Amino acid sequence: MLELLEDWKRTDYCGNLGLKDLDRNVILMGWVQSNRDHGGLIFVDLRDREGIVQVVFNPQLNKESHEKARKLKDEWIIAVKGTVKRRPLETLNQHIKTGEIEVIAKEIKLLNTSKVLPFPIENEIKVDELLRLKYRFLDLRRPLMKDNLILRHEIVSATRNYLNSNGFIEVETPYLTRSTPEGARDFLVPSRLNPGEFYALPQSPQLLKQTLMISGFDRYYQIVRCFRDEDLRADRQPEFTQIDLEMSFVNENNVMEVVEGMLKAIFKLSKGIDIGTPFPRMRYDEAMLKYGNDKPDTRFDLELSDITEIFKNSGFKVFSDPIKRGGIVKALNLKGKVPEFSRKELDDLAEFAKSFGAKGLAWIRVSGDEWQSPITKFLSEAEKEELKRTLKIEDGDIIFFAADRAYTVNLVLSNLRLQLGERFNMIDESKLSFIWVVDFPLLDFDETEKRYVAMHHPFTSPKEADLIHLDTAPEKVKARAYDIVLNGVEIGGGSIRIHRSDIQQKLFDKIGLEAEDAKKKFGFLLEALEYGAPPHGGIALGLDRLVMLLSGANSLRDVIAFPKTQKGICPLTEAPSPVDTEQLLELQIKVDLKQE
RNA sequence: GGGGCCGUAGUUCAGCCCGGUUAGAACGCUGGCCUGUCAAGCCAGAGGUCGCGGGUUCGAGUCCCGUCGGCCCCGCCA
Repeated sequence: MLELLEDWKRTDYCGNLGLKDLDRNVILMGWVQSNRDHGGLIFVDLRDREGIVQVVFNPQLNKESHEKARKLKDEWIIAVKGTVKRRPLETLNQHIKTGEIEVIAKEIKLLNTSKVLPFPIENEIKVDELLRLKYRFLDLRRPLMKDNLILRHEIVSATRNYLNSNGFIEVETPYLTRSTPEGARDFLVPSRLNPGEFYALPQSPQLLKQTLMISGFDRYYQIVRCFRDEDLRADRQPEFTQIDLEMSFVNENNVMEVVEGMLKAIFKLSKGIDIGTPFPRMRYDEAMLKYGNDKPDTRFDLELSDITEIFKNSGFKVFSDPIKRGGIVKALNLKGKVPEFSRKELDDLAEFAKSFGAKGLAWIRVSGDEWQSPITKFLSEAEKEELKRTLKIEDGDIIFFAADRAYTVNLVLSNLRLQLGERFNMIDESKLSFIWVVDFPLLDFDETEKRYVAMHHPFTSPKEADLIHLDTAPEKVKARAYDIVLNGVEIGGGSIRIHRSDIQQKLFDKIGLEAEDAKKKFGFLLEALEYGAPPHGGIALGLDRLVMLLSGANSLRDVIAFPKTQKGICPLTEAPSPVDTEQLLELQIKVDLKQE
């Protein structure tokens, strides 16, 4: 019963028809979204990429077509010849954009059938994600998913247009490259021609784009896949896409200006939104102090306060002991929420805090002059006065405290801040809060490895003025690095690079990378730096995260066509998979699985 | 490596605490009726390895242990 297209040629997309097409004879092709058989009239909603249109089959007009239409099921593929007509006034449908018209069918061809679907093709579905990914070809038929991918295309297109017209040259760099130390775990690819040796998939084209600057390309960009073999999160996939760019003869401001212009163009072209530039800047220290992380969500206040000074010599050991061990005490004042807060909720928040490593969550409820709290009795009058002044405590406030090592305090309170902001609807969802975070420390002391590691990456230029501290107080040296944050999500980061081999050597020294080792790992870059390397810098933006924010999706999986689950598998293709022994033999690889 | 939530018709869920006739609902599906529906309607019907394995018990969807998988998080992600 299936038919051939023969000489039928589509004239229009279903979703693009409107009053402008009245009385036109059209040929449409698409999927049956729904089939409403009234015994006499049959209404078929036909769907294609652009949308849905109602097709009407009338037995009095064409008995044979009507007979065929009766048999149609969801997601069958048909071609329809018909005429666009205005709908009777009382049957307009304002839920679809073609709702003012309908297509009166004359002929129909059944091009293909479909099995019954595992889930409906609708935006609002509650289906197990595994099932969606296994049937991704159906999941992507849902308008929401399709729109996300189209938005992604528009963002990429706007990015290319902007960079192309600003003198950037797109250059491809290899996916089969070499493993480098530092950073994330590499994905390895065995080399058949060099048994026992491996390529690594790039974590980013960092070294090669710097090399291109030394080659004199001056302005480079690439929309490029990057690979990192680390555990997955809602906002982390093992392969993801960067908008990667690099510029010669620039300082931080020049790079930021280009990125601001690019984001302006992206938001304008993809969503019609005018975003204000330049974006505000915040020093890393300030972000850590007030927000507890380096990606502050500045859509709402609820800032943290450091109250370590007040409890330095306190008798309250829960606060003073961590300080003696080098930790800190910080607090967050939730203004006027006492009436909305149950004891149960406080307990839940304590559990929430513990999940981030807190030992507990101290709180004070202020009602009138009374401070209801398990800790009040341990506080001296002077301490209470100081708290009142520092935290601007008033009737109805709830104060939360964390005392621990700085890392834990900031982790707990920054997450608590976000949790409370959400719980009390303090976040204006319509807001787009861009912010540059600047003045990052160059180095970070790694407690487990007992050495300094580059906070950004080891090619980041230190601030010239801070170089004198490099030997005496390395943690004081600031980097010429910058992160861009949108609504509390880090969407990109970059830096001005080191372009002098003597300084690069010094940095490698500092992070405990032996000269010989460095030469082996990055030799080509070190050598290139000795052949006239221009001052240069750049940035990489996370395309997937940007699309996620622009689309309102909650997971990267909703803006990537074929993503992976938390265990890193693709349920559609069933990758990864075992391979034939022959393949392994060719690669001279022996798999040694631990039996247990 | 660790913590939390979840797994029952095709789908989304209820049942699990407190073990006991034939495991329910909605949507979807099948058949029939129906000429203005668009979440079409009405009538009838089919559909279950209760994730998997083991244990306790006269008896397990329900209790216990293990395991697999999904989601969220910590660690990790320069």
